[in-house]
Amino acid sequence: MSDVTVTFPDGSTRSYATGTTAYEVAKAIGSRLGKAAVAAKVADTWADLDTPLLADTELAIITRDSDDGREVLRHGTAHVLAQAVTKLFPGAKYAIGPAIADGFYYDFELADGRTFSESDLEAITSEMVKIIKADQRFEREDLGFDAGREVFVEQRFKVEIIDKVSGGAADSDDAAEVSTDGVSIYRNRDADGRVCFTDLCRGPHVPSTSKLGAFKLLRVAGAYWRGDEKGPVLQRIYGTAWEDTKALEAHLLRLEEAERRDHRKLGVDLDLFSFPDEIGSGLAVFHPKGGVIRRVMEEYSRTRHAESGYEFVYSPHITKQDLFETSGHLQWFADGMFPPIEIDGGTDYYLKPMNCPFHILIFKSRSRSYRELPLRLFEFGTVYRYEKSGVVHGLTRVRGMTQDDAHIFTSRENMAAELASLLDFVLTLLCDFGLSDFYLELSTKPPGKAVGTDEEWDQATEALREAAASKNLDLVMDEGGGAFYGPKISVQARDAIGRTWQMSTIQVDFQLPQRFDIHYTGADNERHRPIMIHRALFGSVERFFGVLVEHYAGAFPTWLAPVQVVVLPVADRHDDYSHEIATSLKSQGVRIEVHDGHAGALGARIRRSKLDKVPYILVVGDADVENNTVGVNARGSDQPRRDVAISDFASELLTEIRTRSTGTADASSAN
RNA sequence: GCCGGGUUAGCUCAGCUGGCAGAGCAACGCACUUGUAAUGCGUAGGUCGUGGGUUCGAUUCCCACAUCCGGCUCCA
Repeated sequence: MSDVTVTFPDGSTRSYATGTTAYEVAKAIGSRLGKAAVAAKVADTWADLDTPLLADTELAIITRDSDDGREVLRHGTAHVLAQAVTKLFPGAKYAIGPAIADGFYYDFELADGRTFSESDLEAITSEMVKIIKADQRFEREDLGFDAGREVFVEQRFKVEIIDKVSGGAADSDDAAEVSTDGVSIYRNRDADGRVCFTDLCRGPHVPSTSKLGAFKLLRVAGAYWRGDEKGPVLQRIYGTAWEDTKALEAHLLRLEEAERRDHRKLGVDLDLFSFPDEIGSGLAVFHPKGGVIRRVMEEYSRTRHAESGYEFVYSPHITKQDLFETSGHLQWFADGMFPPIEIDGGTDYYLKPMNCPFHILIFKSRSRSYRELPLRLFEFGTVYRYEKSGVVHGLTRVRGMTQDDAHIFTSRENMAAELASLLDFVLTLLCDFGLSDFYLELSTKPPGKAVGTDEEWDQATEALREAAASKNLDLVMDEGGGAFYGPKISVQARDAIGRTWQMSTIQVDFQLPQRFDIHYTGADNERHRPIMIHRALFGSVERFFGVLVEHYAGAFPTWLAPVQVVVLPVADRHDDYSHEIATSLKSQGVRIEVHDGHAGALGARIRRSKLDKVPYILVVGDADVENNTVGVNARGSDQPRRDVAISDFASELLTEIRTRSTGTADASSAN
């Protein structure tokens, strides 16, 4: 018998008898590797462990604790879910069941229009556990398209997928299910050799269900078939699966942590903002404590913009219809706008969904010289967008929001330089708020929903790409995700627990300058068309606020905290001294409160301020009055400091505020 | 907008199959004057999201609407 030479990822090679399977190779290398193996990559292609090696090849064993391995486990668990559902809900049709970040889902259509409820998950879970214990083998078979249709004659979604792929219309979604030269299916066979479940699947799969197990079903949801709003609504079950129960538990703990940081919950607990039903969905009011944070955010932003050459403008919230006809909003963005307000049966007025047309009119109010460019017009502009009822979400998706919006009018020649310095500005501003881990997303022309020629779009897209490339950050493409008037770069920021949020957007626009026919006089005494750059750095103040709440888990750095210091007199006789401290620090701009004995026992007052996440609690008693000292109980430290000279505390505090230190921002100190 | 699940005091939640509503915390009052995460006692607070319907009787069952939550779609 001849041998095959196998090359491993580390470059080493070994010889095996022809026909040896990937699994046998893994076992031969070590019993631990054999146990951890869930699939293989043969010549860089995913493969099952029982794949025989018939020629010299590269081979990588995929282990259960790798990203690839977890994907295999999740996909396998999705199959088990589908088997359980088809058993418990006779007549159920199964559609697609991919692995996703941290988990998997599977979409079903139940007989007679039945739907899942959360209470079904328990029974489904028990059934899944049975299947896993039954140690069913996953068996692959490759079939022609027609044979595949025959296997799934009862499963209309599978047939639809096969039809679509066999017709050559494979898109990325389908690629997850089938290959292009036929289809592969996986059968689950129990110990008696009985076929329990068959699914259309590209694979690879674990050899048997007993390799699965650390999973949890999380929730049920409706989802459109193929994501098509007009298509049938399927019943989706989400779950998560991991290499072992320890990893599963850790993941569930992370979910709890995310829940604990939910800005909607913290907004109530910390008395920051609310969404009164009486006002309407997606319309927030900021309470005094939230108002402090927002004011400090806005003031700092204004300062930075002033330093960076922006000029401040103001514009109204409503405008006549014609303005949005000219801008193209009524043609391209009407779905996102509130219905018109009719005045005297004549002119319609609209709430503005964007600030750009107003800033253009300011540019247009008189003739402009090239010497004025780049002209940077900034406004905290409040806009209103009609968001569909199901999509409003806390402060991150609202119907009324304030953008830190600016429009930069610049020459074509200067555009690249302006974009580069703008990106710098964005990133440093976000860093000042404690976000420092970014990647960029480049959104291109939305097909069928855009104005302007392909050439103009290409030019604008290229300019953005160059600016992004110069920043040395990861750049992700978002094809077709641009606004109707131009492509955009979005800055995505990762927060303290690794979630990403869309923050700033920068958009290049050749269109609106044309539509409004704006121009400037160049050094050559000719008229030139300026380029517009739209940009919002917070995105919206509301969303940014919400993201900061979650990033800091409500424990804002001192410069942003609504109450920076609370002074607690031990007894009534320390009240005067407490107020002296407060008055003195207040005069230096510190947000400080005294909570005296009427607020309860000392322990209770400390607890109250801790729950409010106040950065510094000062406890003062006889010794402090005597020596001009304070006891400092800092947020996040478990040991209070005693006998700190008040002057020392004050200078440390003022420095921390002045430098906008985010030193107390780490996740563990958030309690 | 679509699918599913909710809506009981400021907050967190009890309230079995219909029979005129409860707790803890918070608020307020009194007492307590306290050295680093909950002092005690008392008081007040709800037309059970809104409007219809069924019923002798609805917080409870049905319908519509509002609103929230989890997703889908869409987005700053």
